[in-house]
Amino acid sequence: MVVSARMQAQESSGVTTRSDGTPARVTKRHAETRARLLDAAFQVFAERGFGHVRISDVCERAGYTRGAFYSNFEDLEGLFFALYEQRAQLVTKQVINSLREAEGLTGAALVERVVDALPVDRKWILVKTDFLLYAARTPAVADAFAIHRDALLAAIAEPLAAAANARNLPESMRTADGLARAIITVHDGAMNQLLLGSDNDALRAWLTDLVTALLRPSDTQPRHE
Amino acid sequence: MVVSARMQAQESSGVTTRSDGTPARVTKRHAETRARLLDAAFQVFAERGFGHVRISDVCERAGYTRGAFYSNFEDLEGLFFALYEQRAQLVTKQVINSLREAEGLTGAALVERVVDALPVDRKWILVKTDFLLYAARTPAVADAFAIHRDALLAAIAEPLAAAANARNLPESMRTADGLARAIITVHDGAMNQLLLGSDNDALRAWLTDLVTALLRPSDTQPRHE
DNA sequence: TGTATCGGATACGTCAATGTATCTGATATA
DNA sequence: TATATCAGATACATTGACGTATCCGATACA
Repeated sequence: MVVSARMQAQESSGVTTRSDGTPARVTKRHAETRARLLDAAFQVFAERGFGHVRISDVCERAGYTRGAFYSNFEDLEGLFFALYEQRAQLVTKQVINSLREAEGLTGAALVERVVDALPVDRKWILVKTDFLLYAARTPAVADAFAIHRDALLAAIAEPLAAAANARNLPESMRTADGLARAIITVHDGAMNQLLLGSDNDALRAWLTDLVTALLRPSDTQPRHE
Repeated sequence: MVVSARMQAQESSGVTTRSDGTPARVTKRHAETRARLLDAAFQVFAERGFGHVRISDVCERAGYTRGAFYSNFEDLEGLFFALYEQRAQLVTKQVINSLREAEGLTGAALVERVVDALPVDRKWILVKTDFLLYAARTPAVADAFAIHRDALLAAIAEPLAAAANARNLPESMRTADGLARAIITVHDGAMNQLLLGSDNDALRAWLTDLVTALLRPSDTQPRHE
């Protein structure tokens, strides 16, 4: 896969054009099987992991032959990239949605709201971690990863605006962005434990405790310089 | 690889015995090439990732042919497992060593000591994360992972004994183990950022801030029930 | 120093996954 | 409804990684 090309095109079979330049005709069935392939890929990648998945695995799961795959994607990397893009955007939208009307909250209610907004989904973490490793080894992919991370960060930062600067936190955490970054960091770390057997509820409780500890009031007065 | 068998044997070519049961003779050269293969594997796995590594990749890097590999390991999984075991034990020893005489410390000095003790090594994180995913999909391997994690946790918990319970932290963090777990969680999360380009120094600073925020004094008196 | 045994190299057969080339059935437009 | 075009199925050749079987040089012990 040529990443830079994909970064622009976003989809290997996006808008096909015929010889004279007019947009192609058939598109409905194509989009349908593409979606089915992506759904199947999500399952299979979560189960086996990138690098242990064969193209035929995805196709069989989706109920197609490899012909369908090659008609929709260039190679496995292309499918994996598209899959991540799709799910990451989905997650971001959900988080934004969950926090849409959380701006006034404070204290425990704020913590709960933020923690509830974050996804705790083992399959997604499996795929995301796999993609993280892929990105760590492929600078161009790392950029795509960073974009989604920043979008998530911005969504989380918004309701934290009031909470920032009101505690004796280290300098790097005295802004909404800093706090959001801290929460994401803590969330990422907690997800490691989800991969090793902790159940969702226990993990959420732990995550709540961690964020609570970060946001708890302190013994010094808020400084105003 | 049969994991359960490996869990006991630890090494595929550990102590070979000849027909009459007496221990085999030649062992020096064998151990040497085994070590070289493991070192090469560390590099190659960090570069390409498990699932994208061929047996021949490791052998070429180590300066051997595949014959040497099959004389030392059963398959790639076996090598990967042995590699993780080796490096994880190394890391644990280093952490234990670093924290050997940290028991009396408090406040910023304690934070600094603990953070300095934790490894911030991109290659190791790459391999470890890969292994985490492997463990997440293979219960028996998850056990091995948990063992090392617990050893690390115990090492970190020791100097935190005094710090626990003296702050208005959530219940789950009012023990040395709870605090240690929180620090490990935060460390894990911060390492994600190391994979995406943050440099070591910046990451250490961030990690220090996070641990500082967790351990900072609070506005309520320590409870004693 | 001789020699039995082992470690690592070489050579081979096997197989699974890939990518392409071609075909057929489906579908959008005229 | 007719047909041009496209999506997906089928068939094929290629590749490359694997595991084994065998060989040769090295090394520990008598």
